[in-house]
Amino acid sequence: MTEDSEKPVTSFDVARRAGVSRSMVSRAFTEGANISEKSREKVLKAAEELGYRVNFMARGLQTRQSNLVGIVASSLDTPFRSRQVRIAAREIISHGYRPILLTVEPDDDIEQWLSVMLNYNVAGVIVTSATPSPKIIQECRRLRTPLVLINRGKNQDIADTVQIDVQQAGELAYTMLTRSGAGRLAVVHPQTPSYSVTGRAHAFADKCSSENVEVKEFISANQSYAAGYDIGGNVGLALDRIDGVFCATDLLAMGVMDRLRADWNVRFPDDLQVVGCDDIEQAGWGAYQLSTMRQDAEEQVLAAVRQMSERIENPEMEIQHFNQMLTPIFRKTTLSSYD
Amino acid sequence: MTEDSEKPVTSFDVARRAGVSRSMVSRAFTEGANISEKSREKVLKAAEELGYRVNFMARGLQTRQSNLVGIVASSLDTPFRSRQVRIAAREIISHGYRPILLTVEPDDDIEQWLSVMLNYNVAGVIVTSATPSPKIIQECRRLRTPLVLINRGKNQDIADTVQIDVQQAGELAYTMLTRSGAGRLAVVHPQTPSYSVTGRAHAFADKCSSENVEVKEFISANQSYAAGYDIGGNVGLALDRIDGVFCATDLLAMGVMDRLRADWNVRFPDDLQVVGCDDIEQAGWGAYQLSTMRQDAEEQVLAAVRQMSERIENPEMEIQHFNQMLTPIFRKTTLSSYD
DNA sequence: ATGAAAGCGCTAACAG
DNA sequence: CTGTTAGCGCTTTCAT
Repeated sequence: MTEDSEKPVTSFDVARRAGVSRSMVSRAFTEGANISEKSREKVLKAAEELGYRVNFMARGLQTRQSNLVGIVASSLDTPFRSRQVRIAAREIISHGYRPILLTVEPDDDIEQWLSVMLNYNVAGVIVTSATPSPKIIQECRRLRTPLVLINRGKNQDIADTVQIDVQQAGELAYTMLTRSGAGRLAVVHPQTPSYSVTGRAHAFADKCSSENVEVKEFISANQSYAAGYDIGGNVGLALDRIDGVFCATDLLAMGVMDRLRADWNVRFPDDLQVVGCDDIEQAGWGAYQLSTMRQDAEEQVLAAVRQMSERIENPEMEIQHFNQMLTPIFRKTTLSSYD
Repeated sequence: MTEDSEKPVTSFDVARRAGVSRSMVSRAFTEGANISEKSREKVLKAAEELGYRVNFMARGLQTRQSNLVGIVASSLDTPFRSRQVRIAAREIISHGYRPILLTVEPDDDIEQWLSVMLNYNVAGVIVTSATPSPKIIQECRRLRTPLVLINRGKNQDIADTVQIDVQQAGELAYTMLTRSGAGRLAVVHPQTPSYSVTGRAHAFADKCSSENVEVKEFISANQSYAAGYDIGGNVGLALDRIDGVFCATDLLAMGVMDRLRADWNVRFPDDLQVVGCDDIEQAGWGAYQLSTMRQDAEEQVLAAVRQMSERIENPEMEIQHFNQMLTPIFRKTTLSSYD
């Protein structure tokens, strides 16, 4: 703190000042190292005076590990995603790692970025956006870098994963709608195939088929509010033939609702019941009060970080898959809750 | 790619395989190094075959710099903040750095985290949440680590900053409201002092005073939707004495609106005009159509990253302050726009 | 254009 | 409990 030297201060400087060896300096800054309390204090004092701080690059080089953990996420400014990332960052830190963030834009080459992360000797990577190619997944395995995929499906049995149970999701949506009296159903979901989003929509449609209830399908451009607003126009045209709609994301649901209110003066749930999915914060806002299915971001991220830690401890561990259940949230866009 | 050895492959292995020295391997992976095209290709080929990748820790140790840039952000799951972070991450990457993310929770000790970042020899830090203490700011300067503060005010002339012009913001809100016919004004803002948020509210109140128009003040618990919903109860009680309200954040505004609609059946803008601030995505949603003032996250972040880069290039550069202007966005919660 | 040699700052055996 | 001795994997003069 006091010095204002040009050269950065190293453990050597501290050692000299404290009158000990460099090893002692290292030990003083290492949890549970073999060092007497007296020496440690002496070192810490000298370090403080010199304004010393451990160089993590050097430490990492020696120990062969940075304690960096990569987070790969796209659409970071989407409510659900940003919540995931916030929780993930906090959780990663509380496990003693530092999150290094890779935000992926639609046209980005994940391979390349993921590859860069590996250069940093990351302790692990958590991916919650596009699915990396098998090639890069292999590369992670080769380097023994734990990789966990969130909501990318568990079909590929080569990485640990955490995902919602799309089957259960689809059936739950069906149940929520039918038990509150809806019988002429519809579903809106994006075109782009995605394990969790289109997956639950399809599961819903399948459930309808297996129960012999017809279901109208509306395909949106993507899973955003704007896309919901757009497709809402089509839903409006079919208003006389449906009384309940499942939207694959809350954002989509809110877009649909606003469009329907604006152009058809629809009242919810009287004119139409709607169920969303995710339970983002906005779903609870007064203007929507959307009935939905909660995808617990906290549970999901905790599971992912836990899987990662476990694999760090034991790289040979068998591949794990965590299946997450959604829970129904009844608000004001469905007529009644069931017990 | 082919090997499956236990030991990580190093530049030494590649060198041997390519029949050159380790220096050549290094050069092959360095932009614009002095190496013949032929040698480079030979090395690259050997590297590919071995599955070699440069160890950034070792490189960083040698060159004394990681190309990591820290982002310190709180309330990451707030719409405006997550947008900032997404843009910042993209921008940092496009400048050739990697973003390392520190999410700060209300009770966290920023000092400590910031301090950890310094251990990584970060090339720079961008802070967009709580203001670091002068002590840590000093520490950054001592270590010659560029630090730029977003929306923390420029009072402290010891770090580069980017912030909105609170004065202009307050006056703009006043103008938007009065020019569309509101004359009995109110402002809602959080208690916690914050440069940008409470700053603009105060500037608004000051402007009112200087124009001799009375202004009712409502203090919310924080700047969230929920806090807006709460304080909306108080606004409702004063409905007969106000016709225009400025909410210090869009979130607050939307909370207030929903409460007012729910409990007092208020119609906007007929019964009350409202202006928010930030222009988050939700402000444009059909249920709100909030008139607001846009705080351009992109412009803000680009400026911050630019300042950082410039300071990396030239550490002795004079301290810079970028003052951002807000632009009015007229939607449906004000009666008219002015030309 | 290339190779040899000397570290970057730290930790981890190994002795004592 | 402490000091000595070797590197970790890379870049970088400095010769050639």
